[in-house]
Amino acid sequence: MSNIYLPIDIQSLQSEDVLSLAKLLLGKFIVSKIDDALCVLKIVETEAYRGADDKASHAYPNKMTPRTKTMFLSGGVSYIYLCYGIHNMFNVVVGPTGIANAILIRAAEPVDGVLEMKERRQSKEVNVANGPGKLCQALGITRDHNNMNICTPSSLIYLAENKKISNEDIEIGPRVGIAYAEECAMWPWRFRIKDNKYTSKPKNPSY
DNA sequence: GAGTAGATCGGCT
DNA sequence: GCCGATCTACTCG
Repeated sequence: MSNIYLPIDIQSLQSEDVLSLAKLLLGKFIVSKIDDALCVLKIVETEAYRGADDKASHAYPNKMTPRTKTMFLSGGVSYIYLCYGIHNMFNVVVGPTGIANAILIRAAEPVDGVLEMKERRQSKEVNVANGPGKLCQALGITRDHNNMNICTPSSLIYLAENKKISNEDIEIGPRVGIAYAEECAMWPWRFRIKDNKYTSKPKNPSY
């Protein structure tokens, strides 16, 4: 397997500043080698979740359960869970041990392995990952890939370096699909690359 | 087009 | 037993 995708530094994911990290992950690559097929996506949309004071987080308020315990691990592992009984969601756990912060990867742009991803999605559409559920399906990610180190090329899934997206190319808005979280639902914790057509459809009218 | 229901199941109240 | 960090298909117009 080619080595052109260099893993990101796991140390860079140890900060407690989940908002800065959500912006940092924009533009980075997700490399998947599931089923021996190399598939690469460029992250174009993220959302931050903070376990301590964010009602939209599964770990709020710092509640550890069998499901959420991976969010309390040291940054650099995957947190994957099932939503609506159908869709897998891919999160990057960040922060030091004991801080339940995570970043949801909401959308990504196809870079390599497009044929494989279209086949997994059973779709002719090239835009195979403009939404968190579709992204996991395109890459073949399931809950089996929960709690994996995603900063090493030996993993089936890892994050790879790419040039940083500058602040003026980042659009900020409220998060999606969390109306139940009351006032937290308004927090501008959603980050997208400006003018990128591979971001997810904004359901939020105020955005 | 826009709006809505149905799918489907694990995790927690 | 209820409901979700979603997506698709189907309706109506």
